[in-house]
Order: sequence, then C-alpha cells, then structure tokens
Amino acid sequence: MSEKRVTIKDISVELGVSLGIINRALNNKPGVSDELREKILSCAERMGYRANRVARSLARGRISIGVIIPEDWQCYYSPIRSGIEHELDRLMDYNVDGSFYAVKNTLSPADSIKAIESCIRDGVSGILLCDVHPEGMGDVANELSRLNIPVITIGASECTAGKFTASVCTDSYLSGRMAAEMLSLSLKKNAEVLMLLGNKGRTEHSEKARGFTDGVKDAGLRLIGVYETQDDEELANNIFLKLLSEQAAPDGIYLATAVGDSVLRSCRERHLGTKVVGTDVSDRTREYFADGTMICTLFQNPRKQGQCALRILYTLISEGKSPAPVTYVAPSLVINSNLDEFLEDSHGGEMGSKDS
Amino acid sequence: MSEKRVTIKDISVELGVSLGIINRALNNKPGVSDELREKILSCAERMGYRANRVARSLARGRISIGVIIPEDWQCYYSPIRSGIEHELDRLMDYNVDGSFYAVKNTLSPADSIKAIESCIRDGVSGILLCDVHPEGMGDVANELSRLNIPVITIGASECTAGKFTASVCTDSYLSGRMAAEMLSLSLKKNAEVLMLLGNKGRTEHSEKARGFTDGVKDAGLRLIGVYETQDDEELANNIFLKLLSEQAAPDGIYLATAVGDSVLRSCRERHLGTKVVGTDVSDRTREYFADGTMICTLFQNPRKQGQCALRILYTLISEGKSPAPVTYVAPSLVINSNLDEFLEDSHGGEMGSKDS
DNA sequence: CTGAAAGCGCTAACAC
DNA sequence: GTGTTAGCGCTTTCAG
Repeated sequence: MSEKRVTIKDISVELGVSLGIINRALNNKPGVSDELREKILSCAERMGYRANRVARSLARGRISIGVIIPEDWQCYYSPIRSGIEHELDRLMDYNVDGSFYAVKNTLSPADSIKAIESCIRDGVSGILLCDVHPEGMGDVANELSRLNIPVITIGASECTAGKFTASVCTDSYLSGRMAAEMLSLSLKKNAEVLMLLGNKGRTEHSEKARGFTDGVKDAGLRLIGVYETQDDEELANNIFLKLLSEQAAPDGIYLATAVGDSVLRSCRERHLGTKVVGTDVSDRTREYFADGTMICTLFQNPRKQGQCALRILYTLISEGKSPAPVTYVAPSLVINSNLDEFLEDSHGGEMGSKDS
Repeated sequence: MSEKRVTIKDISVELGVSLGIINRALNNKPGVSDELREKILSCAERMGYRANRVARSLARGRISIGVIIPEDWQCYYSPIRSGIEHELDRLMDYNVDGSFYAVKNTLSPADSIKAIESCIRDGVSGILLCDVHPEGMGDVANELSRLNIPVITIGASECTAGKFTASVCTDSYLSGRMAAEMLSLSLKKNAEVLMLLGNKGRTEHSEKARGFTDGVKDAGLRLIGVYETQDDEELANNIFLKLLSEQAAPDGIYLATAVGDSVLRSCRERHLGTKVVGTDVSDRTREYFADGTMICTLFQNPRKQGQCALRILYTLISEGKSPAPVTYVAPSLVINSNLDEFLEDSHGGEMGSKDS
C-alpha cells in the first residue's frame, strides 16, 4: 500500500526511452513506431502504471464546457443547474471552465440550435444539453459529431437515440413501479388506483406509466385509468373533478405530473381519503404529508442528474472513456420523516448523504 | 466564466513579492511580517484568488492515512471498507495512500490501542477508526491529539464525545422515525407494534428506539415493547417466540437488530401477517419482500459512511478545514422495487445513483 | 520517428 | 523576513 506509485519516468528509465514517446504511446497518439508502442504498453502494464489524472489536468490545456439550459421552468431546471455548477466548481481545479447558454423555449428547437452553434463558435470541448425537444436537431447533431464534440443530454433519453453521445435521466419505469408498490402498502387488495401524467408522448412519462401498470398488476391493485394532464394545472384538476363526478373516488393516485397541487388540494378539501404518491418535492410537499393526503413522493434527484452528466462528460473528454448510452439516476423514496434531506437537495447541499 | 483563474503568480506580479512569501502568507506559516501578510491576504481576496488543490497535492509531500477496521463481522465492515478503498483509490492521484490495520476484537480496546500505536509509529497523518468501543481509550486519544493526528470514527458517535476529532454515522433517530412512519402506512390506527434492537447501551440503538417511540406516538400506533437481542440470532427468536406465546402477534415489528433472520422466518412460517421493517439489506432481503413479510428496510449506507469519513479526514488534513463533530449519513428507504440499487451498493458500485 | 526542454500552480528547501 | 530554486507527473512544442 505504501510503495511509491509508478510514473512515466519510471517507465522511461526502465526502457531507456524519453518521456515524450511514452506519453504518445500511452495516449494512442501518432508518432510512435508500432514496435516501441507495444513495448511501452506492455511495460506499463507490467509495472502497474496508472496515469495521474491530477498531474495531467495541470499540464494539459483548458477544457471548456458549454451548458445549454432553458430559462423558463425555474423550479425544475434550477436544481439541475445547481448540480452542474457544483461539479463545475470542483472541476475548476482540473482546469475546466463552463459557460451557460440560456435558451428560452424548450419546445422549439430553433433556440437550442442557435445555442449549440454559439458553443461551437466558442470552441467548447463538450456540451451539456438540458431537456431539449429532439425534433429538427439532426443537422446540428451531425455537425457536432463531425467536429467530435460530445453532447450529454439531461432528462430526455429520447434525444439520444443515436443523435447525441449519451444521456442522463431518471429511471422512469422504476419510479412507476415504486409508486405502485407504495400504494399497495397502504391499500387493500383490489383497491382502485389511477395515474395522472404529463404527456404520453414523452418517453419518460410513458415509461412511468408502463412501470406503474406493471407494478399495479403485480401488487393486485386495479388500475382504473391513466390520464394526461399536459402539465397544465387547471386541466389536471378538471380531469380529476370530472372523474369524481362520474364514479367513486379512487383509493390511490399516482400523481406523475409536475402540476399536481390542485389535485392534491381537491383530495384534501373533499376528504376523499385517497392516498397520493407524488413526484419530486416542493416547499408545499410537507403540508400534504402532514395531513396524510400524500404518503410518499419519488424524488428525481435533478441536482444529481446535473452533477452526474457533467462528470460523465468530463471523464469522456479527459480520458476518452465512453459512457453508457443512458445513465439512470435512481429516484429516491421520500416520506414525511426524511423530507428535509431532499428539500435541501433541491437547492444546495452536498454529500454526507449523497456522493461522490 | 472564461477568465483565466488567478494564481499566486498573479498576486506575485501585482504586489512585486516572491512566490515563497505568498505561499507562507496564504497558508498561515511563520516567516512573514504581519504587514506583508495582511497586504497579501487582502490582495488575494480582492483578486478572487482560490488555491488550486490539484497543483498543491502534486507539490506537497505524501499524505498517509491509517485505517483501523475489525476483521470479524465481515458482512458489516466490508462495505465500509469498500467505501474507504474506493475513496482511497480516487485520492491516489492526490498523493494519498492508506494502510489498513486489522483488529480482531471490537469490544476490547486493547487491540485498537495497539493498532493506533502502530499508526503513530508509521507516521500517518490521520486515522480512520471503525466502530471501536470507547472505553479505555483516553490515554491514546490524548497522545493522538498531542501529536495533532486527527481521528475520524465511523459508525460510533459515542466515541467522539470530546475524545476524537469527529465522527460519521447514520442518523439513527431518523431511522426510527422512518420505521414508524412506514409501519403506519400499512397498519390501521392503534395497531400494535414492537421493536427489537441490539443493545440499548449503544447510542445508535437507543437513538433508534427514541426515534421509533416518537414516530409511533405521532402516527397513532401503540408500542407494546422494545426488546434487546444483544445481536444474538437465537436470543432474538426466543424473545419473539416467548412473546407470541403470551399475547397476540403484533401487527408490526421494527427489526433494528442485525440478526433478524430467525424472527422473519418465524413470521413467515406462522403466517402471522405481521409487517416488518428491517435494517440494512442482505442477499436474503429479497425473499422477505417477495412474500410481503417485510415492507421495507432502512439502509444505513455503510459504503457511503466509509467514503464520507475519508473525504472528511482528507479535507481536514489537506486544507485544515475542521469537520462538524458528527456527520450524519441519512438512511435510505428501500422497498422491493428499488432493492437492486442498494444490493450493489453493499459491495461495489458508484455514483449514477449516489455521489459525490 | 524520437528526444529535449519548458511549463501547468504550488510547495519546500535553501540561500541571502 | 524575503527571494530563489528545484521539483511533483504530465503534456506539448520544437528540434533533431
């Protein structure tokens, strides 16, 4: 454990060749004869050489990262941004800097394309792309891959399908299953549950629905419907009220839409006794826990997603290590008792409870 | 975001003084006139200087860490050790190395004291101390603080009381509360619950009991008893069986002891329908989830505890940043659906779902 | 294709 | 007290 670590210098004296060559051999750079390269590689292997990343980051040029993030929907994007900023702060020491490119509208690709072009113009080595709409990005995606600029998307796995480098998102299917399991703990067999989600067209929502459906079946509950709210607060509530007028109140609801407040209020005011599983946490979450309306919520860890995405991108750029096409950040199960931990996490916070 | 970072060299040209002086001033080392020190500090502040830790770790001498960890109870200590090793691996690049000192017996301090003395002899800069018994360590603790060798204890907050530098452990009170809340989701009001724990004498266990008691009260359940198992598998089951012979089966159990298998089996075989909340995960956890015996388990994240402790120790040594006396690692709520994430975590694994 | 040398930002050892 | 210098392990540029 205590032996000095082997360095390229050690290899250099062992083999009697210069440092420059060794560096080029080890990093797959041109300008080394095949024979020598082979010798160096095997010697490094034999001596147990491991590159010192810290020294490397000091020596190499600056790496700059472009971060493209919508400026609307603050409640949603600001923790992602905070995770990125946090990681960026850590990476400062590694000679990394980041620039944020705000885009107005998530739904139209025009803005995003413009931002990406700015990134290219500014000579970034990699891009973090938050939750853009995948349509119409084909050309710019090709350009990016031609220039060898990696792009990690955050929170939108559908973008990735071959277009970009990789993606970080939550495991939506798992969220759905967890929601079903939690409802099954509170409800009797054959209890009736329903799900409200944003928009079936988005993979993350449809995956949640799939997970929930499977989970409900396994748990012996009865799924009486899956409704789209288009993430519209009023629409969500109207759908719910209409439903109430047509049939008995459901025993449980999986509220997988970002805009569940009005539904929660309805449940509470009417004393329906319906058990609700929510998505993410907000400052109001505590109230719904307090009166038993909400039994738990599935936190998507947006901060961690941002942090994770940047970490992956940096590793790819600095070490050439290709990431998995999709990295899932597991949702955290939040109940009343441990809510505080995650409320913090929406804004600042650090390890001690999370990592790495 | 893109301006070059200010370095001591920048300060040096700005003030027209040498690098050596600046270094000494910035690091509170002797050998600088008060006047100059003041000038340098304020200039650094004004220019927004932040030390580059990466460069620092390259330049300074090697830091070595002693890790004292029991060799019995592998199922418990091995993930802690794995967390430490993981972090050690990361810190290799920062010129850090660690040596493990195995101790046989956790309960007697003699072994631990011997290990600590070895550490001192080997000239470590800091110590990680796993779960030792606090008694009789006074002398060696004094010696350590005299030599200015920081010690972070893991999983045993009672050790810390003034004796050692700081401690990392789970939030046991919170575990207790979470257990009560989860039981309350599955049970009716006034349902009867009991708790089995290891040993009331240990703070972590008594804190769990306190949290559980409070949580049960808040949730309107009835606590019919708190029993010590001394972490003895057979004793645990005997206590439970005796109880069953005297009264009706409880509706819920908080199994806060490490040796709950026999109790779980009893619950299952007798079809008691009792809902169990467990502690930590093992390979058998899945079975108990499958048949509904266990509704959830509270994972103590031992790996994260180890990692966190080392991180804290390193920060203290390398930057002089004093840690909080106790750092709590929040317990994770594990249900059947998300079990996999934590099973991995007992052994290997990394971010993506956890950290930092 | 290979080697030599400069330098990243900081620390530490030695001069003055 | 203060300045100078030689590295830490690696990359990169420029000669050969």
